[in-house]
Amino acid sequence: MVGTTTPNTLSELLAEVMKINEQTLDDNDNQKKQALSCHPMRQALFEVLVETKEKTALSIRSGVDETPDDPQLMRLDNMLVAEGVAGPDKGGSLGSEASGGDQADYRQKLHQIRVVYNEELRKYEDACSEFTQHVRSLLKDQSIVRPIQMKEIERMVYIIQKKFSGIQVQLKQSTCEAVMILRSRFLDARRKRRNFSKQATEVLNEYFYSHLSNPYPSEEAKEDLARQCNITVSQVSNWFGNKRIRYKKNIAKAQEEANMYAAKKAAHGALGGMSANPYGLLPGASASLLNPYPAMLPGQDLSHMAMPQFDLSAYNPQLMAQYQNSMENAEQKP
DNA sequence: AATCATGATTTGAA
DNA sequence: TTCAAATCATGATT
Repeated sequence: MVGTTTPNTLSELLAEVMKINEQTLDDNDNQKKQALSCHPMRQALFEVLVETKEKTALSIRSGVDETPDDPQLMRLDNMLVAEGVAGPDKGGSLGSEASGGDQADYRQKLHQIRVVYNEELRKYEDACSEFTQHVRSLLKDQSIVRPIQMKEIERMVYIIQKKFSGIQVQLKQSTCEAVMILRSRFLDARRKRRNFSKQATEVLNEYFYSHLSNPYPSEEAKEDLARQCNITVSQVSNWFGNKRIRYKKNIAKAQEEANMYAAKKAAHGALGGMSANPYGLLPGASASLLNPYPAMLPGQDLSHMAMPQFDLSAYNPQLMAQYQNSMENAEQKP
């Protein structure tokens, strides 16, 4: 306390500075600021602060800012885009088909997630830029009485944005989670298999058995069937794939079905104009006409017919024998 | 709960 | 890519 007037004034000045530091921008006592910047001791104080700052080595090491390029964040982003949450608005792109009728439900829920996600993302971005702006002007303001380099401001901004992006990661993470749950619940058709409607299988079987000699529907035919059955084209393809192989595996049993559908068709044809041939009802003839696999008849080699895959030449001789047998006995057991 | 039926997926060949 | 074949996983039946 020995006769120095300066400390007094200086401490007063410091107090003022501290006060400003504590205050936020929204006080508009520009007068005080003005007074501060004009204060005779300001320059001295400023220099002292600079010196102190240098001594404490608070200044930033420049350029060492590694950008980790967060692989996890990239993973999340990729997944969100792949799942149709983040990317361009999915219009008619049928994602993974092969699912029952609740596909629309899934899409609707996915879209809901999408909307919420984008909403939140925007919110975060807005908040981030607002806050950044705020800090920027605050620091700029304080640089009147405190040594603050541009670099430091930028660094501060960088830190803030980092923090905000952390929040974004969280958002993305929870969105991913939601999508995964939704997906496992709705889209994993394998886990939630639904049998086709009776009417749908009826249509498919009708086609199959009336094209037994070549049960490979063209793309157009598949589309048509899909429309009729209210299922996807892939499902039609699956169905025919399964049907062909399973028919082959148990011809004896399938024969009943074949006859049934043949009879049905014949009946239908009779109603329409009697032009359809009633071959399906004649036990003797049915072997050659109904049987899709001409090669199954003994002593015949149909390989020259170039009828692609659906030719049973080398398939399961026992079954063939059984089938032959069943033609005569009309009764056999696997 | 076994077992069968059936739609979907995987694998490998052409 | 499409297909056959094997396999998986769930629904329906018994």
